[in-house]
Amino acid sequence: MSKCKDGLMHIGKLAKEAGTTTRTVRYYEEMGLICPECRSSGGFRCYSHEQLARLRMILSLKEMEFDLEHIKVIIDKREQNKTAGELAHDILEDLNERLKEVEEQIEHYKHIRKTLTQTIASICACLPCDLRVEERLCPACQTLNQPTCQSVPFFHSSSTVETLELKL
Amino acid sequence: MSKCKDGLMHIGKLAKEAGTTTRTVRYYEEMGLICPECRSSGGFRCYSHEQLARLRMILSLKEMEFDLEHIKVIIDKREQNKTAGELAHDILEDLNERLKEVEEQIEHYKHIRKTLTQTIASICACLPCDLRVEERLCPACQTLNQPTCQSVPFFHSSSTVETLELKL
DNA sequence: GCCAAACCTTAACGTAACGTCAAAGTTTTT
DNA sequence: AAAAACTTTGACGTTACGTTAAGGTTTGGC
Repeated sequence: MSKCKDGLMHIGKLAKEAGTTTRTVRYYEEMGLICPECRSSGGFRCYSHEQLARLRMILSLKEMEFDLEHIKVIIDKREQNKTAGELAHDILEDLNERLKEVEEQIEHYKHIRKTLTQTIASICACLPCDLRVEERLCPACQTLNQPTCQSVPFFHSSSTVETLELKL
Repeated sequence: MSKCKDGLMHIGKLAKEAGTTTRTVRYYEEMGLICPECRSSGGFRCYSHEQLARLRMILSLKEMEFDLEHIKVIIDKREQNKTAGELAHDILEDLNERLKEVEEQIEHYKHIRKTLTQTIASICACLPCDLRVEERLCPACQTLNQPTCQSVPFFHSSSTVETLELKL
């Protein structure tokens, strides 16, 4: 099949092996994250298996949603010749920091979920209402005993439930 | 203070009241989400309290991380004169859909957290290693009984633990 | 050895939701 | 009236690629 010399491969094969696209590989090159071992006489990029491993590493870190700038910093640490222990120590910092951020994301989305759930419940009370928006006074509000509600509500600001600032 | 006529306000006040920036308000105007009641003789945008309520609604939906295109669709539904019940029905669809997506986000980040946690645990095994990267054979690997490991590992691909594709 | 298919090259615009100047005009305050 | 504070439009920058476009290079078959 591929007759790229010395077991090297062109960009398409590299990308496919790593499960990504050629555009991505070229972009990473622009960003200084990876570069080909050499070029063919016609100008094609040729990559070794080491480049493939590096690309996989980058993609792994991307799955953890590190941004490319940060990924560059992390993989550059390998080049600084330290002991494995020192390197591990350094990288653990990055990973722990990221872990913390991920946990914040989880909390963030749980918060959104809560607000959404409560808003949904609140709006369900409007389902049986036949009034039009112009009519302004909604029986559901009266049912819910929300005298402050000036329009058909999705939202009861005086409610103890935190919901969205939504009005019909 | 502000002497914008008729209780109208300029863009700075509007933005501050809603807890956002003037740039954002102008951008939303470009996107067709909001527009001023009128302009001053000098060309300043003037907003009423209704515009403020609308802006707050937009920002509320943005906190739920709807994109602006979707927000436009949602608030445009208010303009179609339906009954409150019909409107509630329509909007409940959007909210339920979003809720589902948010739940997927939570699962997504929990997955990332798991991978990170396992990777961190795995790398901790490298902390006591004094070998340099060039030396290629790490005692931690032997300790961990991972003969396939060719370099100081962050990652044991033959491990039962799913960790990152990371090598020192 | 030749030709078409498949692959590669660089270049450049598009995306989402604003942030951040810049240069100049308007309103408000002193 | 002058200065301070605010507003205007315009335009570039951000992230990580996707998606053409126009044109070379390799490869595989005959």
